[in-house]
Amino acid sequence: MSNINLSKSEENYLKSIFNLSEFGNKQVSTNSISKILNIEPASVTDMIKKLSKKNLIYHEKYKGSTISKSGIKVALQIIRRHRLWEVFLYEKLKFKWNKIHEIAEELEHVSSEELIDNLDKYLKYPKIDPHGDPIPNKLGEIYFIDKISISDLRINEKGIVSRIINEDEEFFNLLKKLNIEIGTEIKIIDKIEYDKSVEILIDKKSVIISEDISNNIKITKI
Amino acid sequence: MSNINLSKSEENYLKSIFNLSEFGNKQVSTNSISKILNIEPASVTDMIKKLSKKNLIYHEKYKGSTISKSGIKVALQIIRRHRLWEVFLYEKLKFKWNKIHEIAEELEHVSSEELIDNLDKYLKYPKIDPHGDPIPNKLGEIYFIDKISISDLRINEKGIVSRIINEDEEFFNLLKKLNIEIGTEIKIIDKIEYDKSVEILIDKKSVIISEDISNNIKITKI
DNA sequence: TTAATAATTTAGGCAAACCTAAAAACAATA
DNA sequence: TATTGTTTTTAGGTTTGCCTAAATTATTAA
Repeated sequence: MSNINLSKSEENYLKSIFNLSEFGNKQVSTNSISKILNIEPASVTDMIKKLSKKNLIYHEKYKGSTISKSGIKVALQIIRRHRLWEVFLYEKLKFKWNKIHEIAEELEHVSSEELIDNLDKYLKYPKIDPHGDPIPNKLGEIYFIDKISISDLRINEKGIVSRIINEDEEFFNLLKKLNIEIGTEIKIIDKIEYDKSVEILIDKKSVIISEDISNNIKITKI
Repeated sequence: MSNINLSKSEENYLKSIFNLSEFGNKQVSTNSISKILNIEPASVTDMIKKLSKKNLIYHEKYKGSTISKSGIKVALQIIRRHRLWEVFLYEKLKFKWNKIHEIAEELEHVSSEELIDNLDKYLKYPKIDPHGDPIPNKLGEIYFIDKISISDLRINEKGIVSRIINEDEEFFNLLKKLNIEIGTEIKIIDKIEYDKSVEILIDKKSVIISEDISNNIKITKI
């Protein structure tokens, strides 16, 4: 279990490649990594060579990169750290939900396994982060929940808000006003064909939300 | 109040220079910085030039370096971060007292002011860290407590343990056995001239501790 | 006071992680 | 299929933070 020690850069690349790969199932293009990390393609090629040499990814020239088993393992540990810190920042330090990502981006690179395990225990082994994303456990195991759009539900069906995509301040305030957060139960009252807006019930009150808003709120059917 | 953004290295140099300078009062030699950071003198000279250009220190060729007002300010913020994280690791994550320094060395470089302020609030504005060192407040103000050695007390005088120097596992276990920690009240019963050992009273029990042990325990007179 | 020793700086190099410009490979389509 | 456009890689450069070896300055001791 001796964890390879990676630089902050290497960790960020690996995390991005993992995210782009859809759990290791897709080949990832150099350009897509470049765009996500805001780093020139030529530099990405450099790092791809480095990660390949460490067997964290496989690379075929001009074709793309695939993340390896050990690469996935490392990526999941970084994601675990990130999401645990997000829980800490949100629940303990009372940060606003849309501020936690940036700080967790830094904290995730502090690589003491004992630190993360103790943090996990302290937070009582949370299973999801404040955005509704699942937190891998120490072994890298992660639970997936089927997440669907509000518009995928039919009239009278119920769901629980499980993921909020947009992280802008404005959107955050809007949700607060509507009393929507992770865990909120909603029920579909009506679907308006005209503009794809949806009437939903929250806390016994009904509101109509636009297509754009509903697209930014993922739910779990109950 | 716009905080200059320094690299991890720059922060570590500044912290070391501050510590060696005895609160900005002493000139610091290139060699002493080299020894403390385990970096070759030639490299230290490089960094000295860099920090000088940023007006965080003053440097006279072949003479030594002095930390500037703004340098002290920055150093105190880094020390504040370090010590607050130590409190967190010790009190919340239940790390052993001699394990916290190393992890805090990493966490201290995560430079979100909001993070530190929220952490400070969460920990209820602690004034000392688990080693007994004072924590600078947001403004960089710091309280000094006169810390003396056990051997500086006279027979029948009392003190409170306020700083433990040695951080080795062994020493840690010894102190645990003796029921000594930060805040423990002790009373001098006898001073043995022969080997400079001291008989002290802890929790109504008397023990004799060697000169070496007493040198590693600083106290505040009461 | 000069010679030896120690501390410090300069000079030149190296690895990591980025860059730009240009070449090479691939893909798309006329 | 030949041409055009896009993607990826190569080549060569920069900055940061370190290194070693050699030169310079300061200190100590004969």
